[in-house]
Parts: sequence; C-alpha cells; structure tokens
Amino acid sequence: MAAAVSGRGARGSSAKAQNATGGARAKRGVARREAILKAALEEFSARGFEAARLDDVARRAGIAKGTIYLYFSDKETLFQELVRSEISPIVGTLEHVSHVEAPIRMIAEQFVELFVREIIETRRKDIIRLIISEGPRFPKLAEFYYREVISRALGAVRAVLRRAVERGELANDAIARFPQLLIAPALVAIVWNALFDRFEPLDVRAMLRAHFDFMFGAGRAA
Amino acid sequence: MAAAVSGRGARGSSAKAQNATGGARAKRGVARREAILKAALEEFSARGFEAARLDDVARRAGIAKGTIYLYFSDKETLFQELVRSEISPIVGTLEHVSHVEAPIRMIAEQFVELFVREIIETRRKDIIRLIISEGPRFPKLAEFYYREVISRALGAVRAVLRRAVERGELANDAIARFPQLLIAPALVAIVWNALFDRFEPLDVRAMLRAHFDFMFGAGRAA
Amino acid sequence: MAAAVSGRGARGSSAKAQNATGGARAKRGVARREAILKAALEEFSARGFEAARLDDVARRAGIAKGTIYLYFSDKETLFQELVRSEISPIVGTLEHVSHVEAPIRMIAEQFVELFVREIIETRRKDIIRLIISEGPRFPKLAEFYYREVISRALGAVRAVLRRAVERGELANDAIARFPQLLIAPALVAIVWNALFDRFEPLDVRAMLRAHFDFMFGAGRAA
Amino acid sequence: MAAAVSGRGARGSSAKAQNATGGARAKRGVARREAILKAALEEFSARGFEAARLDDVARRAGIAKGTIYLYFSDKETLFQELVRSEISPIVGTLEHVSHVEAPIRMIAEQFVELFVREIIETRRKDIIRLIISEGPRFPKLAEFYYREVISRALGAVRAVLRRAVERGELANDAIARFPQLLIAPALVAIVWNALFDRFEPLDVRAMLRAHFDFMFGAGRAA
DNA sequence: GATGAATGAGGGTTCATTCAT
DNA sequence: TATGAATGAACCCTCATTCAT
Repeated sequence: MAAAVSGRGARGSSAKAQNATGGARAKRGVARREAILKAALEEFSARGFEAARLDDVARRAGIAKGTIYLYFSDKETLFQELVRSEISPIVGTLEHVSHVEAPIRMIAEQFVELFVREIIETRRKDIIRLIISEGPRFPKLAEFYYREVISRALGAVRAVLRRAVERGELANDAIARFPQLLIAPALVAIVWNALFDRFEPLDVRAMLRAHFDFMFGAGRAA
Repeated sequence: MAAAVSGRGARGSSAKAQNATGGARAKRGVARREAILKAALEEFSARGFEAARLDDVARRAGIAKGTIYLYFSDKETLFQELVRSEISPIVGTLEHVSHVEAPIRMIAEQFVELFVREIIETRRKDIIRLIISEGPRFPKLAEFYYREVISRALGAVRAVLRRAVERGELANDAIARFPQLLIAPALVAIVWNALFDRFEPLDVRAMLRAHFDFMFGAGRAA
Repeated sequence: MAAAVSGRGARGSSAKAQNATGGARAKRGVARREAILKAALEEFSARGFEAARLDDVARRAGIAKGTIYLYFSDKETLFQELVRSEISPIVGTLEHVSHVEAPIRMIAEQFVELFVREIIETRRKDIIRLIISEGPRFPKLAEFYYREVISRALGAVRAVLRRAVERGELANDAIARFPQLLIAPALVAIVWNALFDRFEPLDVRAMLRAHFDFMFGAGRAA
Repeated sequence: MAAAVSGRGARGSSAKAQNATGGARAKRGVARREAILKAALEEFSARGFEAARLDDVARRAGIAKGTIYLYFSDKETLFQELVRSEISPIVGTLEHVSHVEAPIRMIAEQFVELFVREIIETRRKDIIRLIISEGPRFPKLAEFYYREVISRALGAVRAVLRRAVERGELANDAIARFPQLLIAPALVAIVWNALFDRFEPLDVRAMLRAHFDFMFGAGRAA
C-alpha cells in the first residue's frame, strides 16, 4: 500500500521528452522535469505560490531560468502539475483501503503508519499545506483535490466504518455521518508540524493512536 | 463570552493617533486605522499576503495609498497587526473557559456556539487560514499565535478535561494527553469551509456536536 | 492653416492629470505626458514599435520607467496614443482645404508649403512612416488613419478637382478617379527622406511643384 | 522580361552548400536555403523584423531551429540575404527597360503589366514594404537597395524620358528632373494594398494607366 | 495629517543563439 | 549535416515605498 503511494515511476512526463523509447535524451528530459518539480516543491512550500521565484527554482534545480519553460508553460502550470504529480499516486492507495478485510483497529493502525511514513515524513505534507493555502485562489486545484482525494478518502472511510458496524466492532455509528472526524487529527498533525513543532514537538503517531484508541477501543493487539 | 471575543474597543491603537485627549482628531485616526485593517483583512484573505496589493487595500478603505504608511510602517507590519488585532480579543475568552464550572458537555456546547458564531460565521476564520498559510514565512507570527492562542487554548482544554475526570464525567483520560484531538474538528471546519463547501456543504454545528457526543456522551441536555 | 496643424494645446490629456483646474499638479502631469510622447516618437521612429524599449523612452523623457505606466496603460496604448495625438490636429486642416476658393494651382502651392513645413520638416513625417510600417500589425491604427486622414484627404482632393473642372481650370478629369495620384509624390518624399536622402538629397518643394506644374499647368504666378 | 524578374535559378547559394560538384547533397542544401528564405519572407512580412521569430521560420520551413544557423549566420543576415535574393533578379530587368526601343506609352504599359504581375501580385511587394519599414534600422540595406534598384530604376526612367523627348513624344521635360514622379503611384499602390485595401479596394492597373495616360497622352493603342 | 505622482528594484516570460548528440 | 534542448540576456510590467505638495 505504501509502495503505491511512494511510487514515482508512473507519473506522466512531458510529451516532448518521450519521442525516443528509452533514449538518453528522453531519460534526461524526464530527470530534468523531476528536478524542476522537486525544486519547485521546495520553493513553493517555503514561500507560497506568489512569493516563490522561478529564478530560485531554476538555481535549486541547477538549470537556467528559461529551461523551466521547456517543461512547463508558466508558473501556474508548474504549480498545478506539481500538486497533481504528488497527489496522483495517493489516489490508487485510497481505493485499496476500503477493500481491506481486517478489524477496524488494524486498518486504523495501518493508516497511521502510512500517513506518518508517506505524508508527514515526506514533502507530501507540504503539498497538502499548499493546497490549503492556495486552494481558494486556484479553484481548479481545490476541485481536483476534492474529486481525487477528499471524496474518495471519505468514501473509503465510510465503507470501512459501515463494515465495522456490521461486524459489531463499532456500537456508535454517529461518526459515520461525519467521516471528516476520523481524519481531522491528520490535518492537525500537518498544520502543527509546519507551524508549532519548534515550540512543542508533536508525536504524530502517538496522537493518531490515541485518537483511534478512543474511537475504536484500545490497542493494536485488540 | 461572545461579547469578549467580538469586542473591538480595547485594542491598542497607533500611538500617533493618541496625542489628543480623546479629541475628534484621535477618534478619526482610530477609525482610519480600523478601516485599513478591515480592508486589509478582506484583501489578504482573498489573495494571500504576497498577492494582496496595498493599492486595493487603500481603495477599499477609501483612502490614499500613502495614508496606510501613516498608520503602519510597511506591508508586513500591517499584516502582523491585522492578525494580532483579530486574535487578541480571543485570548481573554480562552481564560474564561477554563474557569467555568459546568458539566463538560455543556462547556463543549458553549464552545460549539462560540466557535460557529464568532469564527466560522465571521472573517475570523480567514485570519486562522492566513496564519496557516503564511505562518511558515512569518515565524514571529506563528510564535505569537502559538503563545497567545494555541498554548492557552490547549491549557484551557486540559484544565477542563482534568476537572471532568475528577468529577467522574470522563472515564478515559487518554485524550488529555493530546488536547489537540478535541479541537481538531474545528480546524477541519475552517479548511473545509474555505475549500470544499461549494462541492459538499458541511454543517459545522452538527459535526462538532457529533464529535463531542462521541467524546463525552450524547446530548446537550445530559 | 498651418497653425491648425501645429496646434498642440488642444490635445486630450490624461483624465488623472486634470482634476484640478490649472493647478500646478495638473500642468506638470500634462507636461510629463507630452515629454513621454515626444520621447516615444523618437524611439519608435528610430527603431520601430517592437524594437523600441520603454526603458529608453523613459530615460529620454527624463523619468523613471514606471512613470510611463501612470500615463499609458501599456506599450501598445502609448504607441496608438502617440499616433493619434500627432494625427488629430491634421484632421481639422483637411476640412479647410476643400472649402478654399482659389485657383487650383494656388491651392496646390499652399499644400506644398503646408506639407513641407508641417510634415517633412517636423517629426510628423516619422509618424506617417510608422503607420506604413506598423499598420499591418495594428489594424485598428490603419483603420483610424484611413478614416481620419486618408478618406478625408481624398475627399478634399476630389472636391477641389471638381471645382477646378467646373471652372475650366482642368480639362482632363481622369485623375479625379484616382485622387491618390495627386498625393503620391508626397508619399515618395516621406519615404525618400527616411531612406535615401543621404545618398541623393531630394528637394521636396521642387519636386512637388514640378508635379503640380505638370498636372495643372506651370507656375505659381499662373 | 517578366521571366527575368521571377527567375530564381541564378541566385547565389551559400558557399557551404557548394563543395560537391552539383551532387544531390548540394542540391538539397540549396533547396533548404530556398525553403528557409521562403519561410522567412512570410514571417518577416507578416510581423516585421523584430517580431518575427526564428522558431516560426524553422517550423514553416519544416526544419529544426538550429538548422537555420547552418545557412545564415544570424537573424539579421537572414533578413538581409532575403531582401537581396528577392531584389537581385529585378536588377537585370531594369537594365533591359532603358534599352527597349518603343513608343514611351508602350513601355509604360509594359511596366504596368510587369509591376502588377511581379510585384503587386507576389510577395515581392512585401519585400519593398519591409525595406521601407526596416530601412532606417538597417542602413546597409537601404544603401544596397538604393544602389541596386533605386538609382538604376531612376537612371532607366531618365533614359527613356530622354529618348521620348528626342522623338518628340514628350513636350514637357519637367518630369525628367524628378523621375521619382513617374514611379510614385507604384509606391502608393504597394502601401495602399497593405493598409487600406480592405476599406477601399484599389484597382492598381487602372490607376497606373490613368497616371501614364495623363503623363504621356491617352491609351495603349496610341 | 493626507494625498497620489513618482520611483526603481524585481519577477515572469521570450527568444536569438549555442552545442552536445 | 541536422537536431532541439539549453542558455541567459533583455524586456515589459507591477507594486511597495517615498516625498513634494
């Protein structure tokens, strides 16, 4: 499951760079694209969309400023492709989750692991923060994120909760009406991490476990 | 309690504007300052710190561009003072909460009302979004917010939980270790409101109540 | 007649610069606008629209680059306003010409004087060359010039020729079908002046007189 | 005569492309050069020298951008060679004209045909417009054009007029002093064609005939 | 205090030119 | 010879900040 999330090979690369199959030219093009996206992620998450300078993105990627425009038509496109390229691999994972047959507390535990390892401990947390920050100014992006991630995630959560209720693992089905409640601590973790960690470090794993313990009853072993 | 939050009279106004003893001059200065802050709030929350233009702030406030600089030394200061001016009145309220002697579920219910009425339904939610968005670029601001709001809020939550445990209203004291868990849904509400409400409206009151019902047992009447 | 052409006072100046009636502020604004137009004329006619740099226009006008944008919304607008501001005063003059009651050869002689003094010997010749050069890329401009200058000029020429025929001053009315033929040498003069004068100077007055002598019979005295 | 003007075979091709003795290699090189020049003509006359992009020239010529530099050392050279390649074939024709022994009105009629067919109805009119537009920025080009075309054309016109006077076909020799007067309508035709034809179409042949009728007496049959 | 014209540094974007393949 | 990815100088335009009025 985690593998699906961290998979990087399948992402779409620019058409321009792929006319030769496996040629060194094409490979280099793909690498450049990746380098630009990586640099862009760092600059955008450090300064936000507006304040980030393409000059810095280029310098960080070790290329000339004009080169960016060989891969992305403008700053906004670069930003949107960045978000998409990081979000897309998550989507497949979400589909999986709702199909797993296991006690709900175990699924929750897997979610904790996955979330910490693939979001909190990677730059993906920054992407999510960027969506929160810039979403209102990029309605297309918010819609994409809602469609590809949020609605599927909530659907998966609902399915899991339903099965838990059927199996009698969950007496109270109140939270099924607001699946957001289950994920809320994850959002807190991301925001806390970015803003307040230096004042008061937060043990994300422990917090999420406490949350699920409270929701579903104690312990992984249960 | 709500009054304390929305109170606007006690905020510090520019020193320059207070050389007269409450004269019309000073009053006008205070009003100008307020108008600028109001306009700034609208522009900053609509476009973010970088993209907001002081020209638009001035126009919206009905003054000349240069006038802003009579009240705030630069754009960044204006932004920080804006956040402070909106955050400060909340602080007092937070102190109150932890002293209220009442069943925890009732306190929770008051919190729901207060949060929806004073945050979600006002522009204050935008301030919080701005802190999330711009915090990483304005460490001073994040620190201020942490010190004045977050740490006090968490302290208050902890105190309330402690009393609830003492009174036997709350068996499990696990969440006392992570008071963030109690507030997490409020954060979700703010973010959802800004990004996804047009796709799927969220009944914030209902969600928060479901949350507290689950945490503390059902119902307002309880 | 010449006065009408060279009149500069009546040209429209930016609305911004005219809120005070005759204030120093407004006057300065008008002067700035004129200075920018003058500098722009020099740069545009030396290098063409595309190659001209606003940086140079600013430097030549003795102002900062950004100041241009206080008076003109962009480079293209500056160019179009430049053409209009130089063309407009000509229009009135054209109306006059067709009403003058005088022997055709005398009218022609006046035209020669006017053309040389107000077009060839001023920067207005450059404006006409600019219209020829950039017209195809600025259809609006070509249309404006056709409507305001060409069609009126041809109309005036036709009227004069008609009266000349009626008075028996002109036997052959063939050229009335192509009034362009009467003005053609003026165009040659402008182009020659810009391109070939350094190789072979052209006495424009003499050429135009020879032209009209041939067309209408010899001499001013006639 | 017309054949000489439109002849394309004799034009100089790049030295680089001629090391093989007429081999297929060389031929291909010549064809490429021609393709580039053709594409350049279209782009330059549509947008002007500055605004034309070599990228578009390459695309239109069906080659890669870098290939242009194998045939022309830079954009300016390409432009100048383009003008030369289109102008050169005209030169020979001009020499012919002055030697033709025929009534002046017939020579004029041949000129009309030639001008319309080979200039107005081809892209050559655009070359002339380009010289007018860009001449001031490319003194070399203006000089070349003056030397190769203008001075010869005027010389030829003078010779023809001289013979016409000698033969008694032309009483007034005033225009011999300004041979530009004879060609002026051709310039008008080119400019009108580019700028005003859509507002008021101009029958170039008819205008030129009217012009020569007026100058030399009526009719082709004469 | 209040204005808004003026400034000029800075950023996004383009495109002629180069060069490794 | 041909390619087209890469470069980076240059240019238009914006906007926070200043200052004469």
